Amino acid sequence: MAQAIRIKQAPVLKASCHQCSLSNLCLPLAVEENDLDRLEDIVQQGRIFNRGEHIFDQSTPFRSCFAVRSGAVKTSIVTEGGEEQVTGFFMPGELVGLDSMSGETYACTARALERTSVCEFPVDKLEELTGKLPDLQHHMYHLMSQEIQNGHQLAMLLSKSTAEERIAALLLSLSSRFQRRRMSPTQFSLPMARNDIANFLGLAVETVSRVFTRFQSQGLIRARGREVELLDIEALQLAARNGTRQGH
Amino acid sequence: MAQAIRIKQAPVLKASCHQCSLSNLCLPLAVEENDLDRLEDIVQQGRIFNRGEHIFDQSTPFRSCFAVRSGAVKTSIVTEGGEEQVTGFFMPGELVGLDSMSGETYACTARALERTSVCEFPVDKLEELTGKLPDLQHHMYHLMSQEIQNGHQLAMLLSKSTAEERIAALLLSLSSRFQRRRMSPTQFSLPMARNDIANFLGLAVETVSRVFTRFQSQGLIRARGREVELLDIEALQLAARNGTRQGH
DNA sequence: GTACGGGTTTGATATGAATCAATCGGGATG
DNA sequence: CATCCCGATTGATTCATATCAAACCCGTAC
Repeated sequence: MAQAIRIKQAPVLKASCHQCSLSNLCLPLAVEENDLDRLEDIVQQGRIFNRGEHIFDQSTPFRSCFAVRSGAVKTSIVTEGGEEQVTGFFMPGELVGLDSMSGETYACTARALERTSVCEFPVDKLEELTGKLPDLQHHMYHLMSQEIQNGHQLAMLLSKSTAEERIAALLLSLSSRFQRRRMSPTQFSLPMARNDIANFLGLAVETVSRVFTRFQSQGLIRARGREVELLDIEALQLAARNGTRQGH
Repeated sequence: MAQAIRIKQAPVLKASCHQCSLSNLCLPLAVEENDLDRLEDIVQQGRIFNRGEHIFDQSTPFRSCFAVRSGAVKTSIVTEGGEEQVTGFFMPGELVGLDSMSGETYACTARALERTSVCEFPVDKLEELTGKLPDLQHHMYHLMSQEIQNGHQLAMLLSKSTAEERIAALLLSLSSRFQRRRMSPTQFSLPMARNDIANFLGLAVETVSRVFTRFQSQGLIRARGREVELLDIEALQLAARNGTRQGH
């Protein structure tokens, strides 16, 4: 089924980085108009995944990075012990799989959180191309470095902050990512379940729920299920910084 | 003073990736014997930093990555709030500064934890060179990807684990990194203070101290100050996995 | 319509680690 | 040798959040 769709759509969407509305966020951002064709030559566009479907699986052979076109993706790792840790959420324009470029197999599993379309970049071809296009290479370094910083940011959040701070920070992060796409930064629907948020932020689901209602009663947000409205961004930013625990 | 040493030693150590004992861990790892000269052309070797000295500072112009030759380095970020978060420890053969390749300025501050010697790789030249040497480019991707994974690993540790697990995991990580350098994996001296460990792992200093003594009384380690001996690696590995909190 | 089930919320309790406070140890300094 | 100082340790108390348990909501199926 998904197979059928993919086959039908692939040729249609083939060469369209030129028209893609995300070209100013995604890999094309770094590429000259002239060289864009070369990027289009290696990319497979328009693969669709339904909610819950795996885009790739941890420990299977690493072949490609994926750019999110629409929808949302979550990545997670399972330990030897069988516990799962959500390592990230990826929104349109963002590149998934950079953490796997150091091994023969994917370092994590990527799942579609909702109906999601992605563009696939086979790494061998991508590496070849970045060797020829210095700007693209630079952009890859940029993206990977950014990802490292995201990790540090997350570590910081996890090691220093209270539940309220963590959730405030997540909401603000999502907000700014929606804004980059010219969507409302104050009103959006969360692509992930409370469970995913809890796991990602190192909290219990119950705690996430409680903080949401607390924020709501304080007038910071309005939330019904996954639908969220940020009512007082200032206060949220304050909440995201107000480290009560720790901090010598 | 350090300045004087640097100037004197630079010419002496100039072209010696060939002889460097860390060449199988560091950037030269990816480079053909023939091309090693080109790497040596761009590297500035032999810069020495005393304990506590800054190798680079957060928010200053980003120019170079640094490979640790001897000693140890800690990187940390300071938030707007002024709190510090230790983001990593770097041992000989490891590359510092990869998280800064996405901006014009260093994303963190790097300090020498003890008397430390580093090799400096100016990024502009490094990028130029990786454009010409596909293997080196691949290795850079590899290293950065590794760094992303380290981040995920840390996030996992911070979000899921108890104090004992975190410390066991850190000890084991250090152990294996010493082993890579053909040093004893069971007996070494910690390059960092308890304070740094606590900050890095998101714990209070007192907790770190308590866990050390608890491990000692359980016969897992022997520790006096920074001198540590791992007595029961098996048990430590178990302790690093035994997530008691969380984990559905 | 009613029944089911997953995700979410709310409540009561237990606990690991932070915090506060004091002591200890050991290297540097006079 | 005595003093100082800073990092490390130990103890007592507090607190945020995990955990356990139950109710709730809403879409889907029957």
